[in-house]
Amino acid sequence: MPKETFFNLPEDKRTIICQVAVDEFAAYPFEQASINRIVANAGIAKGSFYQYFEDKNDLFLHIMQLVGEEKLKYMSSLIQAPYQYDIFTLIRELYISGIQFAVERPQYAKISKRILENKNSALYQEVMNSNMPTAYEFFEVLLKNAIVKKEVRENINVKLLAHLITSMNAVLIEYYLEHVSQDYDEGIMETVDHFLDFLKNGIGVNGTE
Amino acid sequence: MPKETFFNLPEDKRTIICQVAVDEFAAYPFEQASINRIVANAGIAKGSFYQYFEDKNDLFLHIMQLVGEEKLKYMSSLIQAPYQYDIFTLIRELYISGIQFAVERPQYAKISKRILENKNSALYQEVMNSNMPTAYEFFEVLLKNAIVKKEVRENINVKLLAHLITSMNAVLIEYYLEHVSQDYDEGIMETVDHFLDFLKNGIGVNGTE
DNA sequence: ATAATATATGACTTGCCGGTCACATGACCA
DNA sequence: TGGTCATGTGACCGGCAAGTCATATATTAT
Repeated sequence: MPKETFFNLPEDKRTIICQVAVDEFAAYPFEQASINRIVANAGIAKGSFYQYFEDKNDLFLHIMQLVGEEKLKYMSSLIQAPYQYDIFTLIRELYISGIQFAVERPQYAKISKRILENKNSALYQEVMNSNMPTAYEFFEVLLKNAIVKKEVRENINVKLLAHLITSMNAVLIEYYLEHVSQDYDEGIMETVDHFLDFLKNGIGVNGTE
Repeated sequence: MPKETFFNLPEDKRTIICQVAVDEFAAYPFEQASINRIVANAGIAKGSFYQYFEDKNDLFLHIMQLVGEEKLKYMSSLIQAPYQYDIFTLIRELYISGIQFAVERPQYAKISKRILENKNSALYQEVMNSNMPTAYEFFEVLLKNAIVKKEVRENINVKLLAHLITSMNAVLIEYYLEHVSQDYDEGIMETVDHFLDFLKNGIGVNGTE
């Protein structure tokens, strides 16, 4: 937790510091991110930084909380009422939200991505623990429910599929940014719909198997 | 390229240096990997290291070549004659090889994984360029061919699917190591087959859509 | 105006990094 | 034996990192 001093700061100064820190952590993984660069870019003295935060760790966890909160804003309506849609529509909306987040908050998205890649490291684990139950568990419940509702066939490996659906969100975002567009546009729908078609029906010829 | 001095070294010494370097690059990303630690663990003087290699970069690229060669050993028979099987069997065999590589050469696999996560960074790009055409392009050709052979339905997004199949290899490996087993055992077949069932048929109930 | 308290500062410490270099050691040949 | 050349060595260099601290400057209460 940042020190009281940090929260006593005028809002614009606090905002600048956070903005600069976000840029730093988006550009470099934790170990390479530099407090020296952050204070230089934020225009504050190094000593001041340590009046605001315990240490580099403290700053990082604070930034991670901002990222988490922002991401939640994109998802919250979907997560809070997940059964208003059938599972495929829900996944569609979740993926679209994910891409939207990646496009509109690219720095935050970069930081998020690094966390998912480092699920085992001590620091990154602390982030995950403080956070929600994992997306993976969310999809597992969702799938089981969808099987009961006969939206999804019952002879699937639920654990594996939950894992795949979680991971493919990230894959889809990467694909979208790399091959479709840097901006949020109509292509997003097409890409997500292609993916959902695959998720529903696979790629085998009809009647096979 | 390592200097001539390195290749003049007795084989066991060369092997130790490489082994230690592999451990280092498996434990830390390039920027955090430490030449100091490597020379200490290998029991050589720092000056000696720079008799063998131009710099850290040089060592890393050499290690990457070893990793690439080793990985190729696991795949080569499949890649050289890709059309001896239908596409699903081929993907099955490729994925099994991938898991086998990850289980039997865990350090190499960790290094490989980091490369795929850093496709954009300058150094990691140099590795990719020196290497084969990407797995992604391989699967794209494969899919187009499978459509002609009517193994795969024709109304799919080939580019997207090629991307997904490539990425899901890594996802499957991660899932296998995390949830199924640390060793190579029978569970591997079951996991891969569950995945292929999904790839062929999707998860939707039959007749839906 | 004075005292007390909160905040700002940047030179400084310690530690590790990649890389260098003058010199030591050994191998081979005359 | 002495000379030449390849190899081994670790103290050393400049640079940057995280974090500290004595001191300076505001701000507030009295």
